[in-house]
Amino acid sequence: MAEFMTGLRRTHYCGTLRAENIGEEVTVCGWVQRQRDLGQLIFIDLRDRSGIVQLAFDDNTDRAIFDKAFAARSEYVLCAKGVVRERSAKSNKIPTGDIEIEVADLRVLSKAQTPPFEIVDNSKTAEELRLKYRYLDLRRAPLQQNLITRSKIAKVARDYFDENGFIEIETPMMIKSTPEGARDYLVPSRIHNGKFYALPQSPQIYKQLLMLSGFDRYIQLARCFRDEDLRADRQPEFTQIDMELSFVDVDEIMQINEGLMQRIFKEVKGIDLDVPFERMTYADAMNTYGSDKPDVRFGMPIQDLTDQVKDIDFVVFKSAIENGGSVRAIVAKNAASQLTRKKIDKLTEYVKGIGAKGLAYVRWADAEPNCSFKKFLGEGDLDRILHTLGAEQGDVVLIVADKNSVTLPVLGALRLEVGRQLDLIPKDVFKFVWIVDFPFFEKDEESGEWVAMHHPFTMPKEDCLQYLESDPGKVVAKAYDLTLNGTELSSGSIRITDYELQQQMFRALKMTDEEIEAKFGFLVEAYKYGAPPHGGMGIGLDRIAMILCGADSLRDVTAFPKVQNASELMSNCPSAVDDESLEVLGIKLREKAE
RNA sequence: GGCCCGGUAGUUCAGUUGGUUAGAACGCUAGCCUGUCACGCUAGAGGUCGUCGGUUCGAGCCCGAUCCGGGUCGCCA
Repeated sequence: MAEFMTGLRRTHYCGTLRAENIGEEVTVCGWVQRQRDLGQLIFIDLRDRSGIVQLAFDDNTDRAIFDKAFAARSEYVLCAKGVVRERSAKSNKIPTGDIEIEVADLRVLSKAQTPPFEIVDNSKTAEELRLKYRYLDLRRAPLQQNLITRSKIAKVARDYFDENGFIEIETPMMIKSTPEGARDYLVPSRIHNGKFYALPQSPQIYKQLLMLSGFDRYIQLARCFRDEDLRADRQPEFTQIDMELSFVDVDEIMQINEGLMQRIFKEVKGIDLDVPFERMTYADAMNTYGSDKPDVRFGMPIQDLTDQVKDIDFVVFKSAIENGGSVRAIVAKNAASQLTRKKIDKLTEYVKGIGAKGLAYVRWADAEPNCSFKKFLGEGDLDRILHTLGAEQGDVVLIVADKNSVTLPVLGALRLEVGRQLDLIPKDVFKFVWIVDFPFFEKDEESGEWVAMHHPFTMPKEDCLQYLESDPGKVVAKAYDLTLNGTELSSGSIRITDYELQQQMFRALKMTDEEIEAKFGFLVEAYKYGAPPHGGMGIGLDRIAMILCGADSLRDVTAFPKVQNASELMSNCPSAVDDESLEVLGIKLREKAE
């Protein structure tokens, strides 16, 4: 039978006790980290979320108390009352190492089975098992610190926006399904058999409507849902620091967000960020880093070699150029000793895995560069190429030739891979970059149709409105992404507030009037009644937390994350429901194929 | 859906060319121990080698399928 707290009240968290507390009578509660039984002397390390304190039991201890300490095992939950005293042998391994508690009263609040893995900070246990027992994994200090950091970020954001006149408003979790991009999670309706709500991919439409209502500065820490495949930095449900502002243009929104980032980094990590953040056009980001979320913590820019190699009789280069593509390269400085032939072969496999046909290289280790396409080169060709690239002896040049939609992203990914292998990416450096001037439309590779790169309410830049229907490729969006160290943190835009322009936009996207009415009728109508110019963005709270915690995965900053197949290993959701539940909802499942 | 990686005591791992009874460390259980703090010492328990099938005299090891987990591409307006 477990004992209770009756008559006791916690006075301190375990990890907060110091030499100053010597002589005080304290009451602490927590879990047994470790029990050390020396015969007539027992020590227990008691752990709560603040840290660990040592409880001491010896021949002065009441016999019944001593026996409880003797029987205590890992993860038992205890409450101990006693006097803080100096340790005769101090430990500098923990902050409470100068003191211990001479226990006068001990309650075993709960016994515990031996846990399936040890609750230690540097757990090496497979994540799969830890996720199955997530509540045990969350006892570990690193994860607790991550969630505490996340909580701080949210608190700072709320403070900041409150001080800047924002109003926090909750938008619905059950909304109309408008499957424009990502797949919606659907929620069946019992009252309306055969009809469904959707969980929001973002509060986009509602926050725009709030602007029409006059809440000119809105924020929400909004849960968002997307039924897409997971990545280390992508969970199906996630939290955005979502905002929308009226009577503003792009610069003011950026400024507000730079201020937010400064505040978060200062208060959570003590880091001073310089503002304004670097701004880079989408075109520059793609051409130089092969990505719309460039990691600019290190160099190794992509360089265009097309002009330099267009006359070389090498079919790989020739066919790429003839098909409208390009030949581009990155230069790994002083990497010849590390990037051996074998490593380069591995990199070749790597780029083939992400869509390239191959990888040409020049490895300039010795006086004479080793070039994989040497036999196709004429007199002086290689010198010219190397000179153009600024390559020197000791460098390795990696070249991809293909259409631009391959060369750029492949070299972008290769740049990151080589950067990792050569350890070029500094830790504890935070490089924010705004990506601006996004193209409004992109050509769908399969259909050849122009599709919106952002949601259809995004405002085009004023000076390219004329091309909307005649030359969509020329239209630039008033959209901006905030990236940090190669991660997309947030995405935002100025919205269309003009009824006619919105209609034009829908037409450019080949939407029929019926479609528009069915999906966005209420929204379109709303804009007839007086809309202030407005825009906003949504910042991935999880991703900021991940970066500030130095975590590699969102799972490390999410209390109960989903795994790659979008299931949760602890509760085993999603799960089948019984026939009666389906019946009530009017849902019939397709027969399972045997 | 494609590609790559992984799965052996509770945990982390080793396991030779396919060959006797599958090992180690930690953890766990019991005993001893008055200053430990990764306590120490002694003894002990603990295994469907992810699962199914195949090859073989013989499979943890080879082959096929499948399940689970991770990374990534597609996807993510």
